Amino acid sequence: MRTRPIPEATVARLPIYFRSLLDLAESTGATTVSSEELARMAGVNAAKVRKDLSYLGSYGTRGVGYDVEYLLYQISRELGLTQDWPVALVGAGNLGRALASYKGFAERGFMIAAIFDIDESVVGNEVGGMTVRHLDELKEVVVEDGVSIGIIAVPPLAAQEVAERLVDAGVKSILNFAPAVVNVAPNVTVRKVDLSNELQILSFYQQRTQAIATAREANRLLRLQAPRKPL
Amino acid sequence: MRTRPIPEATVARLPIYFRSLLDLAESTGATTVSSEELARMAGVNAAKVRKDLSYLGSYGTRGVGYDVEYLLYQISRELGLTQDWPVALVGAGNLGRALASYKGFAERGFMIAAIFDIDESVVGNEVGGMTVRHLDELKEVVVEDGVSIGIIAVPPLAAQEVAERLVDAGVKSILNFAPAVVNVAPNVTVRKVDLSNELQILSFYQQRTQAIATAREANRLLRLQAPRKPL
DNA sequence: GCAAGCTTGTGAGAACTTTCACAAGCGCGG
DNA sequence: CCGCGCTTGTGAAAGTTCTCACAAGCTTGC
Repeated sequence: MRTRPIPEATVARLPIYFRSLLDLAESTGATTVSSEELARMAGVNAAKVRKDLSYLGSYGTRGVGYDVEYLLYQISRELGLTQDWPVALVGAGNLGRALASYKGFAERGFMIAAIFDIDESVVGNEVGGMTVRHLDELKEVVVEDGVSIGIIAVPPLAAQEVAERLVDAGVKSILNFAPAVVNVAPNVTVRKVDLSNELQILSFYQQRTQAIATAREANRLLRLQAPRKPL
Repeated sequence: MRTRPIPEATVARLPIYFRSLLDLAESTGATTVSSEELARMAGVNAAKVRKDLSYLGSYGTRGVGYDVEYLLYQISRELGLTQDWPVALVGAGNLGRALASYKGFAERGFMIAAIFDIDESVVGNEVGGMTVRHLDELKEVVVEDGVSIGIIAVPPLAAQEVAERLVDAGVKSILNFAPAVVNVAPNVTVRKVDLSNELQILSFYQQRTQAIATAREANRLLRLQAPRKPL
């Protein structure tokens, strides 16, 4: 049994290490990697890499580094990537269709079991090699295919209802792309990806530096106009 | 001048409060809102809302709450949403096309100035009412339209080069959808959205609860087989 | 088999974030 | 104009995350 639980911040970085290690194995064929190098690839610092990996166990060798294959295996086991996860995708609009065709999911073992919509004019269409099904068939599919992860890609007003239907069908984890907060029972995990929020955060920092530049410029002009009195 | 800088964690929540307030104003027409109510809408707790808003200034009224309109204005000002931000979108694949058609960006003042690709068979196509331009025209557009935000929606191997070209063109903030770490000068802000990482994080927590359930089940079976000795 | 050179694993401290709890202050009713 | 009820704003405590720095320990070369 594990002594300490793995901190959330660490969990969020494991997929990054995982991809970095895959890249490394593929491109250089290196069999070991130091925390220093892994840190560079993952865009973090070496101490963080070591601390993070130490939560998984003592998988490194002092003086040498980490065995790439072994570490890959351990991380994939930790992340549950040793099995395939069928996923129910709800919403066949722009975003839903893009997600349905997104290769990155299948590469990590996340198979879209089915794509659902409620709009009769969309149901029956082909999307990413699948036929869009009506949302009413959700429970059926979830039970039959053992789906435990759902993706919400519907307009914000429909998000809460879709979330409830997913939970009711038996889904335990939800990835929500709709720009709306969804409330579910505490035993269901929800993660949110909000595209426009991200841009707003960027514009916050962008505007701040612009504001500073503007203030500096204003100061400069003021100084030119009315130079400070000498003492 | 501001005494304390606004913490990152708070900045990340401001867009959520902003949307919650918009929803509130639109649906109920309420003119004031308490931290309690805003917290419920945003999916956080009231103390956090108050602390967060206190970084912007003292905009509430004790015994009453916050004026919805005024707070909306203050947050939008803080986030830089009082101006429009032209955005350069690089990559006209599945994801790029979906992003180009995404209404949520324009709603918050993020206008796609142009969409770029390097694939000659894609350049010239119509996407979301725009013609895909060649990446070589990037700098021209960035300078002419005063673009300061770029979105990367290209395959992982191309991400670093695109980032460099964006920075070279004069972009100061980047939203990276490619599943790859990009390194840029420290005066450029990068935020990452990694769709498959999010699913991996979900599967971590999912698998953990499954593992616990399995262990519990195993224990149950063991107990049945070999019951504990009575004292 | 020992010393030199690396690199891990981890305590300890710093920094950041969240939560608590309550004084301060506003508005309403009498 | 006073007292009561409500809600903010915020110090202080608790919890989490990051960083530092170094002992522990492995490998290689001689």
